[in-house]
Amino acid sequence: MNKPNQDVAATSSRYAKNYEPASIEPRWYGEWVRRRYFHADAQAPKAPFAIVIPPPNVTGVLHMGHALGCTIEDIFTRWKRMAAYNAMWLPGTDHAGIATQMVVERRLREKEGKSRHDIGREEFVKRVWEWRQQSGDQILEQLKRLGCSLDWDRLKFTMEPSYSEAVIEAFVRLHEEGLIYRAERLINWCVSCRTALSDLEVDYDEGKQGELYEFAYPLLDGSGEVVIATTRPETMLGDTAVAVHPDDPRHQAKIGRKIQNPLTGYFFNVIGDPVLVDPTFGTGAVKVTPAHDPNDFESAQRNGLPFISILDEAGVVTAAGGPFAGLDRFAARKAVKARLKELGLERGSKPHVHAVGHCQRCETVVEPMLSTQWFVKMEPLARPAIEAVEQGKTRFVPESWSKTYFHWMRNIRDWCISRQLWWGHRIPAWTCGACAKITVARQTPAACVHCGDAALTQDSDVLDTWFSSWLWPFATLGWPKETRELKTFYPTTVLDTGYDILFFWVARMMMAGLHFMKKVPFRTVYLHTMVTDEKGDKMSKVKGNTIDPLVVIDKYGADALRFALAWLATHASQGKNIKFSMNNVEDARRFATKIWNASRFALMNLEGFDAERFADRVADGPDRAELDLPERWILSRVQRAIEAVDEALEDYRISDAAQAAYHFVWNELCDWYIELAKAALAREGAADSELRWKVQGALVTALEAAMRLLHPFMPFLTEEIWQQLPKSSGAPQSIMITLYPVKDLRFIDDASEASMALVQKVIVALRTIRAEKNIAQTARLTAILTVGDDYKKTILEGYREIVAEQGRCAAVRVRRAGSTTNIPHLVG
RNA sequence: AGGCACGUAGCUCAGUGGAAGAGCACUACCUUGACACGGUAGGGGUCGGCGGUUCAAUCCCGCCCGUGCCUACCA
Repeated sequence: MNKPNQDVAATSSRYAKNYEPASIEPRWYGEWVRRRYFHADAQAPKAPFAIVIPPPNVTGVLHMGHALGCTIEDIFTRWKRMAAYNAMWLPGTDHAGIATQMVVERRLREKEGKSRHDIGREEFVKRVWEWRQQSGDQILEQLKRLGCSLDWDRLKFTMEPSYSEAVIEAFVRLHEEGLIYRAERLINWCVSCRTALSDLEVDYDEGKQGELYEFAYPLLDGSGEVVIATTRPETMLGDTAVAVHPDDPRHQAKIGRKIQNPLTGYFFNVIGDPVLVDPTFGTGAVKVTPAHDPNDFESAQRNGLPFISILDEAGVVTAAGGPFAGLDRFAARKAVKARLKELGLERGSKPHVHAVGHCQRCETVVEPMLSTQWFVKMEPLARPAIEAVEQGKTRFVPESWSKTYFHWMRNIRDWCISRQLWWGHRIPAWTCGACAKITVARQTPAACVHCGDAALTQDSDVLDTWFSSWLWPFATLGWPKETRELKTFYPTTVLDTGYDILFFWVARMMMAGLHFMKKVPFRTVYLHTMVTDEKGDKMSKVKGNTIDPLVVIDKYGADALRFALAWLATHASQGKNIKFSMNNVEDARRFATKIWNASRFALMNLEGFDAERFADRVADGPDRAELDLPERWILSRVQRAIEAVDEALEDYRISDAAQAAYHFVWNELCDWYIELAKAALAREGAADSELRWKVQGALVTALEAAMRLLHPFMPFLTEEIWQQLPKSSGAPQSIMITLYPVKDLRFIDDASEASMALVQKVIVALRTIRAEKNIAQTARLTAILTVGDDYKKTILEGYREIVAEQGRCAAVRVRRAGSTTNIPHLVG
């Protein structure tokens, strides 16, 4: 017997009735880290298994979504590590451009009453780094509390120098390949964040009841008017045409007529545009505002219309708005309406449901604006990423998400990647003071590549955060260098993340991975659900319905939280969430307590047990060891449990795996085997008999296997118990580095399972009779079993003692009858 | 508007072309030396509705009703 970890195991709590996680968890986590069990060596001659963490915001705090994802990722990682894979789970954090900048700006305003402009860019960026230093990475400490077996030696941050190098490299290469371009386009502009946003960063709140106003534009020749409809009257200041359908008999004749904008005095024409205009909608005439509407922008390109930008970056009307210049966009809306009414051009309004775009970060209404920005040309990148999924090189779990992926990828639009922020990767582009042309370079260039002038100014914009995130699976492994890490761990095995960032992150990683690495970034994408409160409402601080994982861990233990989440982690059907309730955690804690007490029972009954001797006896299987029915049965059931858990994990059915382990431990090991063991150990003469050590051996064997089986789900509890179980010499120092249970065919015993099933059925029948007839528990009656065949008779006679013990009967008699059913009787 | 899902026990959810499952809740009994964060036994579902395919449908197909989510430039 080796006695490792005596100093570590909590001997004081050994006989405590309830499991006390608070004293046990930090101790084991420290030990695991100290012994470097989480570290995967890229040179190890084992099959690789790699997961990269979805990097949380560096200044973020752990929420239930992280807890779910990281529990899932840790389950996979610990499972595969025990299954002898070179399992590597890479940790890291994201600089989270807008989100972090906003947090620091708010602090600056609150603490010093200053804006970022007051202190300037350099100082502001310094402040962000200071903030990251101070409050950053606390989420990583929180992940440790959860028990995450992350390879801390590989910690990455998306703004660290080596990662920035990868970001610059990716930008420059795509630019060289013509896949990044700079152009004046209609983009989404947040007037509060004062930056451009990608299409994905705009949220549309569906079904807002608004108003559709109708106004008349008089035709200049006095021949009448054309009535248009709009939800944004202020944009009339920027109209450069009115479009009608060329086949619309109501408006056909007006095409080519001139209009003078009654608000600004500008002149424009009525044009025919069959693409823009749906003659069945509204009045059949559409005002065209090329600088503030995506459709109108395209119409203007088709028809050669001018663009008038009427809003500045703050959302205030520009000089182009004539008399309305200087008004905020919403004030301008009112003023324009009032002016049109004054002019007698109002033609009514009707209620209208339409979706308004809001900034994902600050919820401000987003304005479509004309702006010069950097874009990634997506279609050429999307094509291989579509094919890879079609060909099964990467698969989605659940599979139905691939449809969503295809739909988005096949309709993909170019990605606006420049942001007018200060916190992020500076765009590696310099404008020449002499020729005004742009030089893109990996390092600050000495001179303009076009004219050789040295007066270069770097682009002041930074890149969208996701432009660094999409490189995560390979930039974290050393790209663009050809590292051993990349060779070993790329493509990664599984990516686990919430379905809410399928487009933001997963799809883009597919594109970047295939483009830069020529291989998919991961073989499987496991998409988990969103965690909501028990009513199904999204958890939010504003609503006050959040559940803090750390509070849960403090009160119930990390294992209880993890097991609760694993239990709930069924496949993510679209639009379905995990309704998380504290009841789930309480249930999981009850399970932990149950395991703890089952272990106590075992440990209290191991006197005289010799693990070495038992191991020798069963080394050749149960027959040689001459085990009895209950022992054969439980050791066979262990194999079934192992099989069920393993199959479920292979299929990413985490909930099924957790439930299979739960069912085995509670309903078979505890409810039946421990009860059978109690009776066996209590039998006369059991003290020194063979029976005693066989029971002890089966109990320890089943329990030990259950601990290994459950370790990925409940790492702390299982380690604590495992350490205390008797083991043969040469056993590893920690459950973490044992082998995950593998089904042992020699112990699968169909005959014993069938016999035991019959015995169980009879016992339950006897108990039912007792309960239904209100017979006292203490009454010791004679059970008379009438069975239909000799086979059953033989079995039941053979295990009469067990039936009597478990059925609380004084005696059991078995009779043969013509009938095919078992008819138990109790006779007083 | 289009797309994707879902509708199974009081609640939350698994599941399968061949005699309906889990956890919780509920009822009765039990403080027995592992555990009352426990034990034993039990009640409870025409598997949303209507048709169709099949020897057989909760499962496959069609329609309908209800719910949720995603995408979209509807002035």
